[in-house]
Amino acid sequence: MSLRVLRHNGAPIPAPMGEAVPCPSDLQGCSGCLVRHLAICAALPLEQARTLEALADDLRLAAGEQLVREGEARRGVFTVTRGALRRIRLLPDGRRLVAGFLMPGDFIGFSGASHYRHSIEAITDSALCAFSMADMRTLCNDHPALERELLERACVELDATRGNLMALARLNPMERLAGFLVDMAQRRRRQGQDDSEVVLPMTRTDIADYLGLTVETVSRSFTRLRQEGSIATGDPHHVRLLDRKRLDALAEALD
Amino acid sequence: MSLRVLRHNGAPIPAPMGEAVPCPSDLQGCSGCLVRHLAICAALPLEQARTLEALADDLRLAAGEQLVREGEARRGVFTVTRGALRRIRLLPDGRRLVAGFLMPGDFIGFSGASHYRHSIEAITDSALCAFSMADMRTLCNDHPALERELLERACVELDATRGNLMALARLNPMERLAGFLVDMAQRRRRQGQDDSEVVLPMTRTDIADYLGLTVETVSRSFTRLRQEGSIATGDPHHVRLLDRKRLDALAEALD
DNA sequence: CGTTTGATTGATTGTTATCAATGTCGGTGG
DNA sequence: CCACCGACATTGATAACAATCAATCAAACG
Repeated sequence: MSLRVLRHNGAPIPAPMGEAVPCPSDLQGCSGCLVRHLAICAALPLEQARTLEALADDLRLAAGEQLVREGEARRGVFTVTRGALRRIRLLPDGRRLVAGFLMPGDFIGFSGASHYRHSIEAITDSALCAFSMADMRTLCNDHPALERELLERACVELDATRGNLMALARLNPMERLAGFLVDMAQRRRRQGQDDSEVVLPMTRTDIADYLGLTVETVSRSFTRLRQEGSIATGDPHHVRLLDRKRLDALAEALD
Repeated sequence: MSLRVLRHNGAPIPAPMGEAVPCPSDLQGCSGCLVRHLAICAALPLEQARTLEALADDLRLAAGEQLVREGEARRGVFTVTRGALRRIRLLPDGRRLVAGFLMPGDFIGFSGASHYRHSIEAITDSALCAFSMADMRTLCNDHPALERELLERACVELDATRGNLMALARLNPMERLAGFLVDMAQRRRRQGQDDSEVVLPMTRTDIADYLGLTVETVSRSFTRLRQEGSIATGDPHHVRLLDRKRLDALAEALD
């Protein structure tokens, strides 16, 4: 592993000492480190929150570097703070699955397995907040609110993953791509950004392996959406959503 | 809803008073009601466990009846104690997804949504242990061990669902079917049953909608597995796994 | 019995994968 | 500076696999 691990130099935590601050209803919108988020949600005294913060390592990955490799023993959990990553699995014959994309605010570490079941690679330069399994266990023991928060997040992720099942099992390429674009737009909205344009840090191949298609089919689907006026693309990584109604209709099956 | 709801008449709980009993390592193998399981895991005093038990409703569904309908407000969580159910979603044009099969020991209720995202139907006559959302919240507040248990289970379910993604995105029909059969065999082994034969309570159509295929393709895949000697089928609902190596090799991608 | 439901098999079609070529952008070194 | 190269994206031609359409069969059921 070529990870450059740096200590987290904690900026002030925005929770007044010991006071309860309502948990932001939309977890995906939380782009900070999980610990900081927890400090707010669990209404910990500032001093305790700082202790937590001290446990977190600040991790940086250059584009292309791997955070974890499929098959390795699990050694930590992470929260993405900057950049974008992909969760992938490879078959011996070269077939490839992208099981998901990881963006700021996303938590990495929901698994019941003792070894990682996917590799996780940085698509762009990325930053993450990291905890060892041991620290995480300690934190959970000390702060039941953390466990509740994690359960909630795991459930949301399960909902999303089940939605992907529908796409892969029964939707045609146009519907899958529209669903993907709408989903990316929703992520932006949750971050408080303009959701009429979407930035796609990943390649067409990544999208294909995420949607269970080939690059060619993905490219043709982009072209068809462009031709019918649903989207406009400058460079391939910037997509403007022109006909949101149409896209939503195509993606309807995924909610 | 045509649910016949009966009060649970609690049989004696097999945990000695106040003594810690080790949590069975394999959660899927727990075929009892979640509360009973929890009483053991959390090492509650018998008296407290009885209080929990009193909260649980015993639910019975005839084959074909629906437990919950997609779009309804969530009103409870459940543990399957007998029978088999399917988690389904329908599109307006008739396309159908079976997002999973639910068997004894399975927990129903991991979702971050306020409304059910799938309908759940009994395949065969089934029995479940039911809790209202309110009771569940109370239980979680009173017993942090329950929340931990649920998080663990949710993570296991997430692992499994991500495995299904690989099947739907990149595996051919034979591989998908082999993976399904191996999975069903594993479930039997966890229940302590003979795993060389598998019972499939669901129809070929259910399997097709689970594997993202058509009935015909599923049927042909069964035939091919039979012809190559990997399996033998008496009636369509009983499959003998003859060449486990071959099946495992086909299903390899899913672990 | 006639009817319905589910499973299997065969014939044909069609959508998407595969194969192949071209284009574009960025970086690199002559 | 510019020619070259590699990675990525797009488009076209063809092929293959699974879907569709259709028929038969068996078992369950009123």
